[in-house]
Amino acid sequence: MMISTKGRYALQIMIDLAQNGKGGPVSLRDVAERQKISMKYLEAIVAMLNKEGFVSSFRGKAGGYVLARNPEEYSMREILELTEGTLAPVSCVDGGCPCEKECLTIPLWQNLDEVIGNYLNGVTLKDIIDGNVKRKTETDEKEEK
Amino acid sequence: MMISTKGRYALQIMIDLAQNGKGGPVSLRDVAERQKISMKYLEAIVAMLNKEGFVSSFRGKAGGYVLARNPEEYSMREILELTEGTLAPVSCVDGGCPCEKECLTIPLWQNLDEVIGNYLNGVTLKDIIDGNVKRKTETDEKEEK
DNA sequence: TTAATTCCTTGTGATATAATAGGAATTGGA
DNA sequence: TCCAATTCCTATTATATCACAAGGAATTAA
Repeated sequence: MMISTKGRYALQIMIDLAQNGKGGPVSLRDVAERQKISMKYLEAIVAMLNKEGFVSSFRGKAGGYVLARNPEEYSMREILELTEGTLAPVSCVDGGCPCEKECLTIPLWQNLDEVIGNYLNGVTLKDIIDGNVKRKTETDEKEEK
Repeated sequence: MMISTKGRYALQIMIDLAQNGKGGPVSLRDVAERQKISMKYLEAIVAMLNKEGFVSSFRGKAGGYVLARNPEEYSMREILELTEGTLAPVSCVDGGCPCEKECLTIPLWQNLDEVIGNYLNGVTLKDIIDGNVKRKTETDEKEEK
């Protein structure tokens, strides 16, 4: 499972802010309630988004969070990469390649990394909230072994 | 990290068997030595490959393992899926979707799953051992943030 | 002043990863 | 017949990460 709840929840927060942030900051309490997620856990996650400048925070009463940019200016890749640390399928691709000599598998991992990155790069937060992410094919309805 | 050492080592074993299995069964001792991996750990991994019929085993002295099919008849997808359990990027895609009503993110995960599956489906063990996995682009040489 | 909020640090139980350990069963060859 | 090399089987362990939970300090609008 390459995307943990951290990444999924981060995305949920961003979606919630996009949908409910027109009239000022959105409190985590509201986000947690709407998304049915533990508020304490969301605190830790939104802290990352805040630190990276993806959202802006307002403290005190009537405080909360708003998106720092327009929804079309966030790609899925940067949101997920931030919370997951890396989206690399194997550590080799991420810097720590232990192989000494020629390694037959590294091109496989590099390509896979690229395929993943390219896809996620092409989807924006706006695409998500507009429901504009279309299935690529419909022919893959879970045939089990 | 979606691919653990289990998947990577499984692939290493398959590569080693393809390269060294012409003259009869290859012992795990030899594989472990060549690939610089703990033999005891490889035992656990090759057991999965064996149980699924990807390799055939021969017990006793001069025993070992051989590939059950030709290298071109294995896709990366099936090898990795076997050892990793699933390649689904999130559990939603793999069956356990907790969302009640409409979920804006599920098409994203389904597409990502498909992108990954499609790529890995298209690469065979033979492609790997022949060094026929070409980089898709060369323009991605690790620009760090 | 108060209540609602963000912010900060710390702890915790469960699970998975990446092995390691010991020995039983099998088999080819001396 | 016996031995050594092998697969096979069942545990155990150390480490890390996940997915939270707890408590309280700092900030701010009303």
